[in-house]
Amino acid sequence: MSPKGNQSANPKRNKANARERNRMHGLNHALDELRRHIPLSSWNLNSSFPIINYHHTMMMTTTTTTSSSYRTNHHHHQTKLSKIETLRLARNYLILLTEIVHYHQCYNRLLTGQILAYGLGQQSLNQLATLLNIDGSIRSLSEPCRQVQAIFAKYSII
DNA sequence: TAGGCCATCTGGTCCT
DNA sequence: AGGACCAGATGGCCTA
Repeated sequence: MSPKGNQSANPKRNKANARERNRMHGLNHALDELRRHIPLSSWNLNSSFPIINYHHTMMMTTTTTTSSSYRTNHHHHQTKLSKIETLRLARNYLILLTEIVHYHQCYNRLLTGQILAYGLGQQSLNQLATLLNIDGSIRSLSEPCRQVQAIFAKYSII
């Protein structure tokens, strides 16, 4: 009846709504924590992510945004990853690390970018291209080569 | 203006 | 019974 703002007349319902709000805040907090550990959101030159630092000299500026604020930080021209993009990038990052650690694979900058970029939206691709200092259009990231396609096929991701 | 993303409310289901 | 979890609905904000 009142999807936003209004309090229900039912005290039980109000209590349940408060619990649900709290639960979702917890979920969002966990997502923020996840964002801190994947590329794009909060990486900087002092970050301790050797996989990327090894390859790249130019990093995005660190930004802290509250979960309540909107996703765009106009001062730093950086946007907060959406929930779905956060999960996709986290998945890609796990796959990249798995390939490196478990299978002793070594990827150049473009392949690294294509793995991280797999399935991401245009805005994330742009940020990723900047992070990885990849010149030219983001097409090189959005069109994965056969090797990258094979990696994701291995994990049943199409 | 349409579409994407988000927070919130809500009722249903399952668990303790 | 009460709480946790989930998915659908709704309305607001923002960008392309």
